[in-house]
Amino acid sequence: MDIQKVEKKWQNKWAKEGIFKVKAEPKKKKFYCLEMFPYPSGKLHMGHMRNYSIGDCIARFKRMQGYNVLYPMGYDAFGLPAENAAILQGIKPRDWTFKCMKDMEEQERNIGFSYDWSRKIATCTPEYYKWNQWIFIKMYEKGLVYKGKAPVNWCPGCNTVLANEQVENGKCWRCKSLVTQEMLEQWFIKITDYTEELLKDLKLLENKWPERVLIMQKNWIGKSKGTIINFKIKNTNKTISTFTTRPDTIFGITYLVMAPEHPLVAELVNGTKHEAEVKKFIEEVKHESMLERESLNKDKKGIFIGCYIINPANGEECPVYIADYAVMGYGTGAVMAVPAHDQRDFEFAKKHELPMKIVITPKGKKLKSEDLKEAYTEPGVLVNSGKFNNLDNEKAKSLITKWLQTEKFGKATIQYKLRDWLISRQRYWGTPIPFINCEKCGTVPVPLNELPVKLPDDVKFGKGNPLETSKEYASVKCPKCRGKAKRETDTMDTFFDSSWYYLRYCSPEYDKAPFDLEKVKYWMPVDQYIGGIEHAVLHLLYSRFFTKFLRDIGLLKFDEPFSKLLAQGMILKGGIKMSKSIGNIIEPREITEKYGADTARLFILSAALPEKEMEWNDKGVEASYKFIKKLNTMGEDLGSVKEISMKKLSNKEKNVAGKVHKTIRDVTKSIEDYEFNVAISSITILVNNLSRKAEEVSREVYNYAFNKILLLLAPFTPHACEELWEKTGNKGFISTAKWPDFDKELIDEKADVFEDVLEKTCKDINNVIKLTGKEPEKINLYVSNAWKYELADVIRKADISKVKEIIKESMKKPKIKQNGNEAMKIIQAISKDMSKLVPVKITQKDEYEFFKESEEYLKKMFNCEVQIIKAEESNDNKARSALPGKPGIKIE
RNA sequence: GCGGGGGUGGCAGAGCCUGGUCAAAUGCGCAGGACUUAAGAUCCUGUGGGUUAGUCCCUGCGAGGGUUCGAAUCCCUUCCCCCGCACCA
Repeated sequence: MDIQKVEKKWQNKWAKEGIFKVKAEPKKKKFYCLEMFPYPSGKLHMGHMRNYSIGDCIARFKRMQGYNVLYPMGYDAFGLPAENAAILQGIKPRDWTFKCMKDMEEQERNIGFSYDWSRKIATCTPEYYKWNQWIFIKMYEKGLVYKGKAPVNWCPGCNTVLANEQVENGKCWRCKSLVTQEMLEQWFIKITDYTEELLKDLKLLENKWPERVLIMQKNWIGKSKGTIINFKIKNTNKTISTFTTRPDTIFGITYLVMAPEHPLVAELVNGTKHEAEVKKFIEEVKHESMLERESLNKDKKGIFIGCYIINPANGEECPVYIADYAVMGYGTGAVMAVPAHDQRDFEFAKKHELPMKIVITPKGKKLKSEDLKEAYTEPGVLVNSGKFNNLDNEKAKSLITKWLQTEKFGKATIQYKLRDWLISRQRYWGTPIPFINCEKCGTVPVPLNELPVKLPDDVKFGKGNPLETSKEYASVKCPKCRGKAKRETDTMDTFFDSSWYYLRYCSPEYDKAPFDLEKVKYWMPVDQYIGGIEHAVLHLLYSRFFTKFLRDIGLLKFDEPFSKLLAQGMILKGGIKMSKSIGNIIEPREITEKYGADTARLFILSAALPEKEMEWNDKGVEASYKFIKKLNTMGEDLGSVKEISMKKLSNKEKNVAGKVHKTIRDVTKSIEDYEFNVAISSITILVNNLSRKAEEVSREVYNYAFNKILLLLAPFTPHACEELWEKTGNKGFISTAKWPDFDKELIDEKADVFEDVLEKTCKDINNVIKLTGKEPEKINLYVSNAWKYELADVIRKADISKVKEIIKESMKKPKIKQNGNEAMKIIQAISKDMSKLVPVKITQKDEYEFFKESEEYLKKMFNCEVQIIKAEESNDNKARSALPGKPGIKIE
């Protein structure tokens, strides 16, 4: 069978018949399965491959289960690489992007993902980004958009500003250049208006999103409850405001630290003898904070700036320092320092020989500041704290805060780490920010009916923002005063585009609003979202924010966009992450061209649980390939399938049917739990079992079993299954066939156990024959032993305590020690759940009768006389080795 | 430092939630056999150690304890690895 041809054939058929096209049908239960849409680099990599194989498997499974499945694909098509291509290769970003999208689509189609291609979207089309602009203006109308001067992250590599979320370890997330801090006028979105809700609603996602993602978001939002304390500066009328989570240590303050960038610093040193020194220090720190941010445990540097604050709690005067360990970006940029009870302050104080004052001690113990080797941060009781002495420190926190509040020295407050989203970029290939800068009217939004503001073509790439080089673009009339004005030349962060694309898929052609409310009502929220962990904060936080905003302007009726999230693991090769720079990349194309798409998917899904890391293994790929080949071979000379009557089946056939249904049960459960590797393993067992028994069952039963296997495999290897489905005389596509049900009645686990026993027994006999070299004339099989009878009698009378006693006694005899397990199963069966244990409970009677039934088979097999003997009725010492499920063997 | 996830055979990877059907699915590797002139493909068998004709039995799931009739699984202690965040006051 030519795999390439077969795959192409079915891909074409699927496309021609449009079987994956869906529409909203309110009467049908829906399932929205979505993968994070890719940036169209032009090349599909293994990470995409894994992502989409998982998604496609789920989509296909749900579809077969009868869900109306929305499973779309599109492209996150704005972004820097297109612009870089323009600079390096002289290709227009639009042309480059469309070429890449075409390539990507072709590759995706070649793998046979079951997307509804009619819903394809690309964020770089005016039809899409028009609605970016529309939403942006709606946000502006709601007061969520503002333009302001602020210290921002500047990436010299990308020549643009970055959002906080896009700075990793002081470096640009994309190009890894060191990010600098600049004061610039930029556009911001007030995501902070939603801080509390973004935090609170993480609860709704518990157990549905990976815990680590929830934690990352929680940390990113970074809520901490504390107290603002204002300190009067001696000999001035100025105050320094600090934030602390430990107001209980207020009596322990011995100095105060400010961030070097703190605006008050310059004011305070202005014209003093400290000015020069302080300025020098600030320069040093600024330089260092960029280059050495990552180095851990570095020394805490700082200098005294010449003034003192007054501690409102006890009137003490404390010196004010600036130090690199205080950061401007958190709290107020100034910290009250309590070296005895904060490790950082402790280290700084040691280095600069500042005093320490203990104000909290463990219960019933005394601490001396000279003895401290590190800050004491455990709970305790207040000392040296005036009227708050002897209070438990937790209680003291609120009491001291209350006291500060009544005395007007401070107040309780909540701090967050999350800051507003810096949205503007000084780049070309993005959504134009739909604003006009008018000298008279300020920033004015473009009227909604004039959208979209289209990207101009007459731009030059090179230095700076290309949009500024367009002649036609910049000059416009102010929509308000009709006077001369300039168009805003910044574009939007591409994360804006991806924050709502999942809504657009519901009605991709809709042109009256970003999405059709009715359609969204049916399809949303996304039931299963799948993507990489790298978006744990960025994209997933922004999307949550968008959903909440769109809800607040009345467009949505739910709070969270993604009901379930699966963060797929990385792909490793040789124990390290597959990456271009290391050169350990395997391209999906290499695999699909050599083995076919089915092999690639089957391998990827069988190699590891979706959320875990997965080691690439060429041999494993080959094994998947062989499995598909085997399946093809098995299916080669099959006739069409007929319904079979279970009543007429032989025991062997019944057993096969039972195994089929057991596998259906197990595979269904495994796929539902997204344990694809386990599901595949179950199918493999059944396939091997069936191929071994090919000669023992009728064609009908064989075909019946084989067809169920095809159905079970269809989500994993759809092309091969379609082909075999057709060959075995089925009508229609297996992709849209009904997922098989299992019949509980047919699953006979006891029969399975017996079969195993027989198989093992045969093996044992064979071993004995081989090792003794004896031609057997007669084989005696001693079945089970008497001990169980004894137990069973006791149990029948349900005297559990006596049973326990017997078991304890039995344990002492090494011979039958292992039977304790059997015994306890029986006890459990009485006391707990009988049905749960029945399948493994072989009574002696059953086992004897089973072997009696198999006597003929054994005779034939070993071509000699076979005698089945009840072990306890025999005097032969070989009988002693007989155990439940393991007959004793004697060969004569 | 804080937070999260791990440590199972020669390797990858199930089993742990819900203790007993577990020496442990499946795949790879390795060894032996069948087929073949041979190789490959395919099929069969074996594959922790000791012992054994085979079963039984002993030992064994990072280490050490505990609970239990019974622990890879539950609890405690400890070591190691990975991943996030990080001078967050």
